Amino acid sequence: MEDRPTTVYAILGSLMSGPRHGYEILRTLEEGLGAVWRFSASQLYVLLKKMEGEGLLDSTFEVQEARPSKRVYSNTPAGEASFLEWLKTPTDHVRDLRFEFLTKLFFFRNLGIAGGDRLVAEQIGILKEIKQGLAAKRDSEPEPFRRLIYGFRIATLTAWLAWLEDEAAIFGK
Amino acid sequence: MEDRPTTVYAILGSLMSGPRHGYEILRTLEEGLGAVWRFSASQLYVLLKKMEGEGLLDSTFEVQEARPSKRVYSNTPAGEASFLEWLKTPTDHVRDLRFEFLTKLFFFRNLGIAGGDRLVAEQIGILKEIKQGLAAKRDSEPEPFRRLIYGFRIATLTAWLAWLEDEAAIFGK
DNA sequence: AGAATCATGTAAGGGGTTACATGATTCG
DNA sequence: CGAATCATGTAACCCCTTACATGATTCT
Repeated sequence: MEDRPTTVYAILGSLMSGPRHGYEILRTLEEGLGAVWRFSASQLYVLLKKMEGEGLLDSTFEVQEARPSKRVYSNTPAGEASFLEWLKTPTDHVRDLRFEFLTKLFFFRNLGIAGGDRLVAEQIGILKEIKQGLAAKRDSEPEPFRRLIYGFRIATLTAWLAWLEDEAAIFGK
Repeated sequence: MEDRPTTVYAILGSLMSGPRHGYEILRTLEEGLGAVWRFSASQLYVLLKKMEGEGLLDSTFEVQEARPSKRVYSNTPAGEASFLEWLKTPTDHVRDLRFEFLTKLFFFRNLGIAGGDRLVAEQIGILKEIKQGLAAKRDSEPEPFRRLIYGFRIATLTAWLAWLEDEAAIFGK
């Protein structure tokens, strides 16, 4: 799977329910995911062009009288496949978990796609493995500062695991 | 206070104990902070030049026979002041906490500077405030996905607060 | 009349990564 | 002898943010 920025998948996800023009995509994403991140309008238009160049999107240009023209985008089959593959894959980079994982959960529910509970379960498995690895490293680490860092990471992972097993598991169903 | 990237302060911090050339700075930082982040050598040299241009660093060029020449850097008074101000200020952007706060703690201990415990206490105060704000927002949020996001953030902050009050408080003394 | 919303873009710059380039010394 | 270490840089991208630019419509 190609590793594109999460914004790209968010755009693909917003087009899974039908064609939209840039401003509409922005509205949709801000309404649904505004609490997770901010989208810049200018960056969005840049990305849309780039994604079309990469074959993820198609576009048609609609000229309107008395209103500015709109460029309407839709997913290509490649774009759709790319989105669905991304959607069902848990995140293995811990730093991206917040953005990526919450965005995936959002689309599972928003698009009515089955398998959200499986994603949650797999994500739990991955985090547990990482946590165990860190715990082992901390136990054999004599240097206090490095122990402190491991402690920080382990504390973070513990909290996220509890959140996943508790709140996210319910949401993912 | 100017808001420079954390790498800049890490470099200033590594020069607080005396002049060093680029490669030495890299070694020092990787040894002490390698568990927190990675430094790219090429980026370091770019940064050093930029920082000198901004008046944070001075440099002298040492020509050596039979070895490559070295450019030896040291903090200017402005650089030192900038570092010390950064060091004693808690982080108010939650996403940067891991990098920034752990780096600050490292330098408190590494340079034998007093006030680490105060920084920990102030950081605890800030996170508690943020957490209370989020808890209030979640309580008045009807939308399940937004509640889930707030839950995630609150869980993260709770874990970090416990870590601060427990492990970091001891380390900061 | 002015502010907010609809609608789309360009340009500049910041900060980071990866790849590439060079060349000496020291260690196994 | 070859690999690791010492030592410094350039160039090309990537993604993001901010600022700037334009212009119509609708709401207050």
